[in-house]
Amino acid sequence: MIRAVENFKSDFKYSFKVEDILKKLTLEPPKNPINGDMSTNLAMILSKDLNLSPKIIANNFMIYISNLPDIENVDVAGPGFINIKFKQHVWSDFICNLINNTENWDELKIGKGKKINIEYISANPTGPLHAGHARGAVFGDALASLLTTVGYSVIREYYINDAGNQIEKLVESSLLRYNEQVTNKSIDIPDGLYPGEYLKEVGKTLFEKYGDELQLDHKEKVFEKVRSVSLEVIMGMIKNDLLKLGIEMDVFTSEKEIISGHLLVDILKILESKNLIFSGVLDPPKGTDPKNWKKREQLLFKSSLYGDDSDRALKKSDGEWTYFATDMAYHLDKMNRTKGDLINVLGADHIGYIPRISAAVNALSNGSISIDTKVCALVNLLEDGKPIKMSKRAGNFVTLSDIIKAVGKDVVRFIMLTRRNDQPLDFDFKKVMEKSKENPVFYVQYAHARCNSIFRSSKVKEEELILENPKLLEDNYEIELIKFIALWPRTLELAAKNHEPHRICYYLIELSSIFHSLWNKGKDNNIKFIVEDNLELTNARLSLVKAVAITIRKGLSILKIEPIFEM
RNA sequence: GGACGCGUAGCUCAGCUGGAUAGAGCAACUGCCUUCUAAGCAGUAGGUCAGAGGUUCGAAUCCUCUCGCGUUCACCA
Repeated sequence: MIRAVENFKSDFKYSFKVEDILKKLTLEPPKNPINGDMSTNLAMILSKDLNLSPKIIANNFMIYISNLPDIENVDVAGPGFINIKFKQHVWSDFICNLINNTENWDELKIGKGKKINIEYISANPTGPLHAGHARGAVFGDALASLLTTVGYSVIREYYINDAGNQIEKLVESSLLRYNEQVTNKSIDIPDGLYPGEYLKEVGKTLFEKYGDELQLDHKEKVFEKVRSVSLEVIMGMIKNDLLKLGIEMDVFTSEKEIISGHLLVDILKILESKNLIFSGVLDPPKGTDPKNWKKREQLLFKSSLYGDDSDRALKKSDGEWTYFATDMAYHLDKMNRTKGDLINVLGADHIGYIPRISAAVNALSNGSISIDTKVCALVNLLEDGKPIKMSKRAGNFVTLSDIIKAVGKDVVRFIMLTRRNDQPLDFDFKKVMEKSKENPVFYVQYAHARCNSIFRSSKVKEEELILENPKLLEDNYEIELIKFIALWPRTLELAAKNHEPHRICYYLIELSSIFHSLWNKGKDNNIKFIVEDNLELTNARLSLVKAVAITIRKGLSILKIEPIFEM
């Protein structure tokens, strides 16, 4: 294509800059297949430079493409699109290539082995994972898997907020549960502490480990012991739940260790050297009542220089570090370890936090590290259209473990990705288990099971199939399916570049739809996959079925979902 | 009040970073099972892409403003 443009330029002695044009040039399959297999906007973008109408340019340029091999014809349409139609064999050869390279026909090397760190879940270690964590967990994990597939070296990271006020409350709550074990009397958990039943497990473990030797009246002495047992037990629950979802993190980083290390001193030095730190008083945010505003002199970071609305406090008035300060230190730590870009997956309730952390990463890395923060919107849990009531105060919220038990890991993973991450999502326990077209997991799995069913009937083993005569794939419906399969690498690429794993789901649903449609052509148009008296044709069509099955499995494997072979 | 996100068919949502006549699925009508799984498929109907400007060959997509909805806004984590 580039060569064609250059020849075109020199033959007509045009004076445009090829590099400039290439920036705006597109060469892609048009939305509507009626307009050919590939389409380019060349004539339209040249029209201004050459002061000629796009149609004239397009007509002059056509010949430079139509002489290329594998081109059936070229025409000019609409405002000046140059539409290219490939010869039929391009598509059947494509299937041939796919069948011969089932493992790496779609291999993309976008990542080039570069490191990238994805922090996700990072749920507080004060209780088991619940429904709200599920989406971020699945999203982050699918994104990690997707980026691994396209050649990045991905680090899956979980940040444990094991410091601060909430841990004190956790220790207190655990001690009460421990007391229950010692005295064998049940205790009411006061407001403000963690009432959940799961802490009984912690109490039990403490009792098994220490007997009754923990002296409750010397809280400071037992604090560390209770803390470490509580965290161990709860993080054990969390890791176990994640495992049920098919998730294994590479790195767990402790907030407490960040605080006790030298990183906070490091960031102070860095910020000082850049003159980004000062002692001052924040203005009240606009719209708040100034009467309620307490002026406080604090150590501040000039995050407003990096696009944040306000500067941010690094130290509390009592001299302790703020959460933001330790988080900044944590991000420095991540950058040091990763030596690559960062992705954070957060819940929608932390949206306001994004600008300051981006500012921090920007300032600390001199803009050399990019951070992309993906926000996961709410999940509405429904039962047949009606919201499920949850009361976090009473401690009886729907846990992740409950959900997996009810519908299975694969359904959870798929459904969580059937909506863009920043859009709210309905998760209806009844609908996601339905065996019908309305349920996208089922729909895709059914398509795959059908592929397998065809192979069962044909008595040919899928893995042993070799395509003998690709030219027999010539029906329009077949070509349509092949073209869609050919879009798979592009889908992967876009999903990876935009950090949008949901695109994989949508692709699989559409692929399934096209396949189901072709299947039914067996009735109307007599395009059956298995043709009794024609082994060669059967072989060609089975190859197409194999290509569908391979692509569905590839997509599912990125989402870490098991394909179903028989339903 | 500020920041961010959203507003696309009656409903739930896609829309390939600016392309051609804006797409699916539900719901509504009409068809298709002696057939490789009808757990499915085909067809009809349904739209001022919230509104108004701007950028250019070309806008649902980019910019500005207005309206509506949501989230969020100090030393919590």
